[in-house]
Order: sequence, then structure tokens, then C-alpha cells
Amino acid sequence: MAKQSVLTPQATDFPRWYQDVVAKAEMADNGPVRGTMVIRPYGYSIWERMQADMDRRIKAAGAKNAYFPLFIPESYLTREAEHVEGFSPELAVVTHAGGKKLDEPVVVRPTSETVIGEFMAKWVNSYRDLPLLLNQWANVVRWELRPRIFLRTSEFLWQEGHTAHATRQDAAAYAAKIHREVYEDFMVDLLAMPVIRGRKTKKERFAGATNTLALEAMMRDGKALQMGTSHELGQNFANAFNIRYLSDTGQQETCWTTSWGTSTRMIGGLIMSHGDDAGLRLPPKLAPIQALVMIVKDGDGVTEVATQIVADLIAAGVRAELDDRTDTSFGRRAVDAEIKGIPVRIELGPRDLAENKVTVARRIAGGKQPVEVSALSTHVVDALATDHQLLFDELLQRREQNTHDVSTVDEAAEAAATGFARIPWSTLGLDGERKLAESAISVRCLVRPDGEIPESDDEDGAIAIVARAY
RNA sequence: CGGGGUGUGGCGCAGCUUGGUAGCGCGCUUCGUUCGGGACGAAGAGGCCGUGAGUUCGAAUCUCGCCACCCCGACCA
Repeated sequence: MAKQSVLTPQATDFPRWYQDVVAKAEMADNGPVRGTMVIRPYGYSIWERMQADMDRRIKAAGAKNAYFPLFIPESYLTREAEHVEGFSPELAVVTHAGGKKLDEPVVVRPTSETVIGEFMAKWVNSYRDLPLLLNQWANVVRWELRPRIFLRTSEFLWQEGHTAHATRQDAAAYAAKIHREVYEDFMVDLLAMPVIRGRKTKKERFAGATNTLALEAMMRDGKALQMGTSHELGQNFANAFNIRYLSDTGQQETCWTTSWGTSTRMIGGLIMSHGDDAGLRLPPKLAPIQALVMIVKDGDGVTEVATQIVADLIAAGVRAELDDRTDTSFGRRAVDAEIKGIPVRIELGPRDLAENKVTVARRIAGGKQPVEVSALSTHVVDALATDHQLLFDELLQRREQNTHDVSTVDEAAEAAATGFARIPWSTLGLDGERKLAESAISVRCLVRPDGEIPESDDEDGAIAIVARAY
């Protein structure tokens, strides 16, 4: 095999075309920093739309954006025992700066609980200051042993929310609110991806958390991907950083904190869920270009009509663009649009125009059909709404077909070879979890039979969702 | 760290067994014909074959060392 300058997940689970569309990972030309990610402009435009939509939802949940330092004094990390233990192996540490050795090394943030905790302690004095709801959009660095494009890059972009509350109940409720009202809604409504909301087992919990809520999605190949997490941190960080407040009865009390995050990993999840052999399929609400008006051949006023159609579509609320590169072959342009996942393509040439029609090609629903120019805007708006649901339904159906209820550990392992297994946690237990781990199968999360989230790991009736994961 | 591999134009690869001074596809440049589903023809540009030493008249090819990278596992948003 030739030397590869690009991280290439295998074709079965991660199609090759993503390189042309979205990103490539620089390995060879980036010195000792391995597994960082370069996102091409088109890919970034997808991320920008995710970011804008997520940001809107986070603000609707009451959190405000802020920004904290990239470098964290090493001593901050060590204040929370489990946290430092969990993150130590993957820290990038700066030992020299300004031409000399630093008295105390600083780490490049792998996550910001500790710096933000330090500031929360300064900012919170009274119960009137609570809850303190913060969010940060930033890049973080985790020196993973084996990077994987989009899913686990050494440096990645994300949003991390950090909040402080007066009571455990308030903190738990807020973590759950983000989990459900921000993250799940985002994934269903914008990404057209069904996700399982559940609770992580102790083994899978975030380092320093008392409870981790996760959203798990099934990829095209039956493996699970964690799309986002929301953590209750108990008083672990509040104790470590002395985040305390004076209550309305004049007592010094310790805060309860949460943290939650979603990252560029979601782009990977999107590709592995919605992508097909012809390229990416973008959910319409996410697509930077929803309708591409393509001039097949100019002449007889085609350009004028096409320009008017684009204007009409934009007026109807559709993100439309004109493709008038008639010096490039039709096939090339059509395939480009397909690979990029543009949901609707409107083809237009003299032949169509003679009948006052255009040809509408659908990336998601498939097929082509002639549509009257006068009815086009309505047609496209309807198509985009339908396509969103088609994508969601397809994924949900695939997940249901590849999920099996089982009653023994061996059956769980067998079902996890191709999809998800559901097994009572009381049957599986810590021993079963350990045994499955030997064959790279993990408990993705615990759920109640009705799909809600258990209050504790050992709650009666809790079901473990078991799968191979990325 | 354990187990497998691989290093040859920008990208993907062949050539190595049986040494003779580097080739194919894609991409790129120019011209012409095309352009309603990844066009075709012609002419070009681009490589001291990862690296060091050795064997040899001669090394991409054989020998030894070194380095780098990839895949599987442990770690993980």
C-alpha cells in the first residue's frame, strides 16, 4: 500500500467520496501533529449551518456564549481526581514558551471544565447569580492514539456548555433539558437523524461526571456513534474549584454543575448515516444549497428564465443557486451536485422552455419529472419537506430492522455484529459489560422500556443498548 | 505498547522474483471537436523511486541499518 497523506476510513463504513466533498486530514505535511483535520469550504459551509442552528437552540435554552483561554495550567486539571485521570493520557502539554522553560506547564484544553470552573468560582457569589449558563464555541485538542477523520481528530471544533446551579435537581433538570430540547431536537429536526437518548453506564461515563446522558445513532453499517453528551457533574468540580454561593437563608452552599457538548463529529455521523454510493445526501434544512438551477444548454432566453426562477425560489424561502457553467459537460455538473448532496436540481434548456416546463431531479426521493414553471416554487418547497421526512424514516427503519431484543450475553454479542442489541441491564450487568468489551462491543446507553431515561444504573427494568461503536 | 502491512510525479498504483538508468490511470496545461448524465482526439508540463551504507561496470530492483506512514487492538466527542 502506498504512503497515505489522507486518513482513509474503509469504504464499507465511510465512503471515499467524502474527501472530494468535505474534508481531508493532513498527516504528512503537518509535522508532528497527527490526525488534524482540514475542512474544505463546502464542508465548512455545512458546519456553519449546524453551528448557527445549534447556537440558536442553545440560546433559546437560556445559555449565553463566552470565551475562555486555550491554555490551561496543568495544576487546574489535577484538582479533580477522576477528571485528570481520564484526560492525562491524551493531553498536549506546552513546556516551553518565550524561549524558556515554563515554571508550570500549560495544557492545550481537551475540554474546559477546569478553566471555566475557575472563573465560575469568581463569578458566583449569591443564589441570585444562579443558574449561570455558559456556552463556548472553540477548538480543543485530545492526543488520541488513533485519530479518525471527523470521528476522532487530534483537534476538533465543538461547542461546550458549562452551567452552575443551586441544587442537584436544578442541575439534573438542565442537563436533561439540553439533552432533549436542544440536542435531540437538533438531530431530528435539522439532521433528520433518529437518536436514542439514554444514560451511560459507570464504565462509559465522562471523567468527573456523576451522570452522563448520551445520544446514540446507528450508522449505515450498524455501528453506533455517540452524537452528543450532557453531563451532570454533581459537586465534583464545584468542590475542586470552590464554586460556592450564599443562599437566601445566609448559608454558604456548594454549586452543582453540568457540562455538555457536540462537535464536528456530527459531520461524520451525517456522512455515515445519509451518504449513499452516489455521494452525500444532505437533509434539506441543513443543505447550504437546497435547489440548484442548472442551465443545461443556453439559448432562446434560457438564462433569463433561469435567473428569474432562482429569484422566485429565493423569494419562496429556498436557498437556490444558478449553475450556468455551460462550458462544463452536463454529466460532470450533475454528478458534482449529486456528490455534494444538493436535494433538488432543476434542469433547464431550450427543449424544456419550449413547453414552459423545467425538469426537476430529486437527490433523495430519486427520479426526474417535468414541472410547469409557474408551479415550480411550490413544488420545490413541498419536495424539500418530503425529503427531510424520507431521510428520517429511512434511518429509523434501518435502525429498527437492525435492533434485536435478546436475553443472554451471547445473543447480545451476536446481534451486535450487525446492529444494536437490547438486553435487560439486570441480565447483562458489569460482568456482561466486561465480557462484551473483549470483542469490542460496548453498552451504548441504558434506557427504560418506554424509551425514557433511567434515574440510576440499577433501576428496575432498565435496558442496555449494546453495539459496536466508533 | 502488541499484531499485520506499505514507502515510486499532485492523487491512486505497476515495475522489484529473473539489476541495464522509470511506466500506467486520474488530475493539470494548450488546441480542436463536443457538452439533456462523470466527453473525445492531438500535443505538453511534472519524479535525483523514504533515507544511509554495502554488493556491482551498473541498483527503484539484491543485502544490512535507520526513519516515516497506514490497518487491527488498547484509549476516545
